[in-house]
Amino acid sequence: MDKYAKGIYLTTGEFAKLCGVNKRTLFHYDDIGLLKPSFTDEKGYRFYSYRQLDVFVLIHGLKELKLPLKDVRDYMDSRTPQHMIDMAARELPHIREEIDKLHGIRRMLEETIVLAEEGLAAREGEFRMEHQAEERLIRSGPIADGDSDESDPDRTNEFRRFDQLTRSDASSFIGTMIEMQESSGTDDPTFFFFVRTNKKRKGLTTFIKPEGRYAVGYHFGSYEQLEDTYAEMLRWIDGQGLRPGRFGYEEYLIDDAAVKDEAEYVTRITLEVRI
Amino acid sequence: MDKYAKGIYLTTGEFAKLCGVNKRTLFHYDDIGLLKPSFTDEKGYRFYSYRQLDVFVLIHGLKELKLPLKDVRDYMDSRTPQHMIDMAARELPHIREEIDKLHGIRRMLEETIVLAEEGLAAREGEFRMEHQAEERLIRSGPIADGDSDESDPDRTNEFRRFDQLTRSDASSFIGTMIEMQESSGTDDPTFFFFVRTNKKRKGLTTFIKPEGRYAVGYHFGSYEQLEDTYAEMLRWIDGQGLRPGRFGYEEYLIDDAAVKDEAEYVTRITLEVRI
DNA sequence: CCTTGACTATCTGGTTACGGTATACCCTAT
DNA sequence: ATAGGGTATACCGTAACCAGATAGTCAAGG
Repeated sequence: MDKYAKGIYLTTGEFAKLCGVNKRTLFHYDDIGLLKPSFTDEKGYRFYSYRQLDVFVLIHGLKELKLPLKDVRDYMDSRTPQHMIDMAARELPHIREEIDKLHGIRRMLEETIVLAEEGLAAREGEFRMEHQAEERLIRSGPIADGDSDESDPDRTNEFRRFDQLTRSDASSFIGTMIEMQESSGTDDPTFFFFVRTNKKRKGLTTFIKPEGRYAVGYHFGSYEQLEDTYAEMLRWIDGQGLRPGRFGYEEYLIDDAAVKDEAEYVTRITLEVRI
Repeated sequence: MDKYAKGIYLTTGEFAKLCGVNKRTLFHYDDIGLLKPSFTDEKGYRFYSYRQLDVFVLIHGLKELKLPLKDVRDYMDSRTPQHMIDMAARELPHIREEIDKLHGIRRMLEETIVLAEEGLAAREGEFRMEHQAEERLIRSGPIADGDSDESDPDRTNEFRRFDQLTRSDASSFIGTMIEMQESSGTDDPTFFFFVRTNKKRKGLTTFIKPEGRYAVGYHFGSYEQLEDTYAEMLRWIDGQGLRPGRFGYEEYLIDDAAVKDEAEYVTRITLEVRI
């Protein structure tokens, strides 16, 4: 192939290196008719031109945006400048979505670290008072407790709404919010799941945890014994000459995601207090 | 299973909905031992707890960062709070990389649109003078022309370097830069490939296209006839009482990525001019 | 009490986008 | 002439699922 000077065309290996992918990937793209070499010589050797890098870059970019190669090929099969413009314009918004998703993952990993470190630093039986700022929570529908009669018809709807919220804007990890019955003794408290958010959204599912004084403590071990730590904290609050408020919050600092054994769980308990 | 109240545990379908994935995905995760339900009843029904959403969120996030599920499972098999912190800290930098990659793709798609629109708007035989600002180009090594003897030993190295540059910072699409021989007539001009960049990097491969006056024209059709348009443009420049400079630039506005037929290609030619 | 519809389970097989490896051919350099 | 690098096809394997078939389960309505 003297006519095709070596400087201008690249073999599969060279082109693969230029594209930064495995040679097999190019074979594959050739096979599925997505990106064919500029020409193939009589020995079957493939030759790509430098300019085909542009095509590869486009394909590769669209693939990163989760566009199936089949769709990319459909585009390539019917490509015109206008189709290209339309396709690019159609895909551009997805980039924002993907970036937002990554921001969410970053938040999640950062939160993971902070919570785990707090869990590692926590000491058993040490309670404290804390002034906390207002926080916005996205709350699930009320969840029925084990022993109570639960007739919650639209629980499933709540799931779905909660789902939407969970994966859209703000937070990553789930907490539990308990509404404590003051009247009767230990009978069926209602509870909700929540995630934090910083965005302002209206709706019944948003709950504002008010600024104020809170008692904070840690529970060690299985969730089954959470009650005991609650009781201890309530005694402690009483000892401070204070009274518990209406809501309590549980956050799971070290849980199933960090340890296998329930005995090593660490849960932060935050209780509203009143004078 | 009366002991496990319905409000607290979720079936596979419910949990899948909460997680926003297909039910099969959860089967799969169970199969490979990545995320097992809280418990399975004697009928084989799986029951997940709300708190497992946290675990799922972590797994799902790591998967988005391209961590193979096998690695995630290895983590899950040896998880401790410290491992979790280490792993999260290790993965956080990848997020920046992924976001940068997406920014690159956005740039590429935007550029695609701009170039294609310029190509669609271009009219044959219309040349113009333009004042252009300084631009930084990342340049490949010299590429041998078809007929010349090419003994370029480190061409492959240049590939690689060019490759690095292409996919790291700035630009997406390739252009050609031609160094025109003034002395002899039409004999072997040397040329380079380039991409634009806005970042300042030092190195031999960076070339500064100076601010100044340029002649701009468009070539329609196959690259084989580019010479003709060059010749026309040179005559036109001459007609303006000007002389061509040392460098010419080709950019492929409409090419293989936008049309199948070479006859529809549109190439922008930009020529340095001197008085 | 029985049926219906909507769920659950397992099992087999298909999909996408490749990657590995074997085998054979080809090219260049010593 | 041969060694060491490339290239090709072909077949098979992988990850992370998805779809469909079949069968068991469960709550509600007639």
